[in-house]
Amino acid sequence: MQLLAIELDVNEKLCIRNPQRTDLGRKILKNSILLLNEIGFERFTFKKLAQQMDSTEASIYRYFESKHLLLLYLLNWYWEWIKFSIGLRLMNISKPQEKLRAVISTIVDTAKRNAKVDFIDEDILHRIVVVEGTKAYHSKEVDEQNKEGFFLSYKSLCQKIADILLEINPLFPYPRAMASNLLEMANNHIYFAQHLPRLTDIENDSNVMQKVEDLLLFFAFKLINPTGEESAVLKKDEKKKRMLIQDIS
Amino acid sequence: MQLLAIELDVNEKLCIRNPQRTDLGRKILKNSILLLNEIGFERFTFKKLAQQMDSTEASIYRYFESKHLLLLYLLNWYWEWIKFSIGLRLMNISKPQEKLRAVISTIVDTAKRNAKVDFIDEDILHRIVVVEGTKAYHSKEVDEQNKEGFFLSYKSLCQKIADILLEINPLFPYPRAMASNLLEMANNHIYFAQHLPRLTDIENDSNVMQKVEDLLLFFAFKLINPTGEESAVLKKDEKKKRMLIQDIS
DNA sequence: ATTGCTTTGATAGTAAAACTATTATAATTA
DNA sequence: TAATTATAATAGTTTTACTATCAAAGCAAT
Repeated sequence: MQLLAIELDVNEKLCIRNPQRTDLGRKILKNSILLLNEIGFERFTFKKLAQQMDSTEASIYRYFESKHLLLLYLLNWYWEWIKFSIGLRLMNISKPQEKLRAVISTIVDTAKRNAKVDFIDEDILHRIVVVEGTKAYHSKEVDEQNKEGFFLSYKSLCQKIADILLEINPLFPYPRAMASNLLEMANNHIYFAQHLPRLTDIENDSNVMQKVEDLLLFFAFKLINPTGEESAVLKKDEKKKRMLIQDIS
Repeated sequence: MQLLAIELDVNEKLCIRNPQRTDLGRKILKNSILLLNEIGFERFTFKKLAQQMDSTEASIYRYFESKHLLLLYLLNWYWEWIKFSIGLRLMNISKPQEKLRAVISTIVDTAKRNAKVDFIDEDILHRIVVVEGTKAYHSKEVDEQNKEGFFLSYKSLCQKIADILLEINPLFPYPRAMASNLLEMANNHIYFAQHLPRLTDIENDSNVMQKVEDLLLFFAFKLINPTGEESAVLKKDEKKKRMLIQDIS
């Protein structure tokens, strides 16, 4: 497990000045994660945050325009960090099926990720993503914010997963939908197991993460597997390719 | 298309007095749907609602404790209404596969449902469910509210779908997870198509609803289909059953 | 050492949101 | 007709979500 001093590339428009670069900024990030986890986004205010970290409301406003943008900043940091973690884990893997396994394991379970940043508690941030994640884009400002690039990290994470799905089955008709669905399901079923167990089959025991992983693996591999028709086309392609290679050589 | 005068059974604890039974109550429901759709949950206030419907803040507070509970009331009304619509459509269907088709078509597309209530615009309410639906249970109050039964309608809708999945394949290991996922996916991909198209494969053209329906059908039937192992067990069961019937007759 | 610049802290203030309370009046019901 | 209940009108409180101002601290260049 490596301890990182790196700075993740989060959209600059999300903040007034880069919080990763100053003491106060890092303090804001660290404490906002703790407080958000403790009281939830709705009850969270900059005043309470200032009290907890022994600073002032006005100082926090010098870093973030609003608590919504602060949440978006944290989510973007998280998505960038997941992309980074996935990148690390995929380096030694060539088989697309194994890549998919690694991705699923990474998006479900923080504990299995291999990098740590000192001023961010990734486990707690993960809990915030599970509870508050969808609030990022379910708002009237979504189109405007999307134009500003506030969801680029999430979309590129999604694209990364979709590409792996297409590696496994180039004819799969819904790669992006499945990728976003895997990401959403991971969060939803962790949450459901803990709060609304009748909406899932995952039991809320010690092994929730492993069970959600199993669920996603089951869904993913059952879906990505080519149908009879698709696999016929794939075999035909394979044949063509082999003939082409023969022609060349 | 029938016009209903029925009153749907929504948890009484969600409101201070039943809004379906008075003129003002129905006016609140009708106008809150219009205003929520127009400005979104975050910007929505009882003051604005009162202005729009030519009443007062205090009057609205006599029906609902807060805008959160009003939203929850509307969502519960919607879930109850979907259950009712599904019930109607399933009456003439006996084949479980056909039931699943009917369910998917009902949860995706309001236009295909067969009942209308005069003081509720179901199409607009559906849009609200798509945008604000997940906010119902992503809050710090979820456990408390769950104890009060505020999610019973959603859970029983989910259970209804899970039962059909088990009719198709009694050995399917994740009936509830798949049911809730179908419900969530329906909303998500309508939303993504409109606002975050890179998170889905559905194009935002005239036929979004039909395409989301196709997506769900693809996912559902590909997943529910027994694997080799499961189908062997099922065939064995079938054999036993036939022998049993023979024994009895 | 002094000047200037930036960051933070301390304080104050505003507008809107999220309620609560009171009283008068209109509509129902007994 | 009296009693009850629902609604409207008004006013007030507390909290949230900011903005503005100014002083102090720190540091960098002259």
